[in-house]
Amino acid sequence: MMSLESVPPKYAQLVQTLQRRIEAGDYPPGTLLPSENQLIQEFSVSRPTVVAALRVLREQGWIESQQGKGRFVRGRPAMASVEQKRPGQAYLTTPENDTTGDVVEVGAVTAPNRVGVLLDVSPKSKVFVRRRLIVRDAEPTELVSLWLPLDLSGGTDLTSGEPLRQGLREHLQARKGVRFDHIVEQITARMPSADEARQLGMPKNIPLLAVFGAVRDASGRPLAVVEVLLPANRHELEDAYPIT
Amino acid sequence: MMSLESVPPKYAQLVQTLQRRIEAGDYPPGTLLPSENQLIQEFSVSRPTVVAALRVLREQGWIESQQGKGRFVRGRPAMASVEQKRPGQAYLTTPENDTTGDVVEVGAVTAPNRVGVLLDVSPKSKVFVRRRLIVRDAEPTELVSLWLPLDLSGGTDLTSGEPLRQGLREHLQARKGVRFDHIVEQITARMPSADEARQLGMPKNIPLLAVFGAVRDASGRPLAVVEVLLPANRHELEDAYPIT
DNA sequence: AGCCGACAGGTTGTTTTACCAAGTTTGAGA
DNA sequence: TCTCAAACTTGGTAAAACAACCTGTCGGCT
Repeated sequence: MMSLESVPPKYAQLVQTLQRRIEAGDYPPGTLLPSENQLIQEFSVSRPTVVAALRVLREQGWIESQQGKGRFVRGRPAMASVEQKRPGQAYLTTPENDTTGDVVEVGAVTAPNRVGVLLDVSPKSKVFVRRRLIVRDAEPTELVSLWLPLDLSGGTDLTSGEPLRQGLREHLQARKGVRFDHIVEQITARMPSADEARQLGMPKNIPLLAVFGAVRDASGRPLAVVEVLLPANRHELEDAYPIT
Repeated sequence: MMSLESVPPKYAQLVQTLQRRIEAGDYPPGTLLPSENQLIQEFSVSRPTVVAALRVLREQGWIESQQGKGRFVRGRPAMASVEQKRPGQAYLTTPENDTTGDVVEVGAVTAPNRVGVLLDVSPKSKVFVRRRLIVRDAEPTELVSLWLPLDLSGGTDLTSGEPLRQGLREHLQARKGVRFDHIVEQITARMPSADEARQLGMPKNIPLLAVFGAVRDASGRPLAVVEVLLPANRHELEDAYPIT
């Protein structure tokens, strides 16, 4: 008889144990990790299990291995401590209830130049747009626009001015059977229009960070475009990536 | 006797073969990949070898696996086709010979506020700065600044106004024994100063994209800061990332 | 004495064989 | 029609062997 609650596989347990020891200082950075044979003896597991655990640690950046010498401790990967604040991504998964804001525009318009290119539709054709003004701490902070091809906006709850209870990702995935895969992001800066400056409550003489996120499926077909407008005096974008 | 040129391991060869078949349309997206046993028979390898190859393909996004059903073809990951144009990264590896540009400032100055924070030095302390104006197609396009703590700038060739023959990364790694690991990037927008507008040959009424890249080692210790200033009318940043 | 090569013993990398567990589908039989 | 067992799939563990690589030591040679 097996226990009903699922236990994590052995190699995953080993990963956790070694991570804890590195963080606790038992294996200081720069030193050699115990060899495979030593780990096999200490934990009473087979070599493939040890190797699987060490492979995970290497791919996550905790250690680096050198054939013939051993595995060197690098320490907790600093990458992991930098939270990924990709703008635009949050608006695809978070239900609109979680952020306060008003829908300021909903309907079909002729696609702006850049949006048309990102959605891969013919120039001057109509697309669906849904624009929201995000409010934080009782102050307007971001202007978020969602563009969709017309064939993806039909039959959804997006055409109403009500906030969505579901995340946008689940909504489209359930209604239309499309699967979001990745985002191609373009970042530019420009001066705000008079309308934008008024809506965002910002001076007209400071620039705007404009983030365009083209949402695609695994084959690269564009599904949607998210535009996020951030007043540059109150927001900046942060990201982290390894050096290749 | 063995051949002297090293052959790639079997599982890597299998990865390449399957990638080519997916791209050629032999395994169309959405369909099931041949099962492990079928691949074992066709290629006359053992199961762990097949599993190792399929694991690589899954981690790279070519396929996705589902226990009990099989492995589904997703197609060439569109992520890979988007070239990663991380600003700042190029200036760390490319020799300065490859880009035309003049060194416009070299020396020790009091650290600007943001740079001091990123380098983790006490406020108002001195840091080394090396500023270059990049020229493309006979026009100034980018203003790149490199900040270093004083203890890292001593004994290097950076203090001269001559362009470096080596990449900055190799230069510091050889001279100082530090290892670049990752970059934490901040992106903001602001109006150019009169000096910057003049040097970049841009109008004073369009904004500037400012990218700050804090270079760190594996433990998170800051090693350098790269600032890239881009006129927003001529440049934008592009990036791609998967949806989690 | 000093230098250099061979060799032994350690390490990780790759491949094979074998078995069991867990999830899904299918079809035979009640 | 419904149930359930069999036959598929992928996921995980164990044991063994060989190859490639590094680092010492122990020679012999200059």
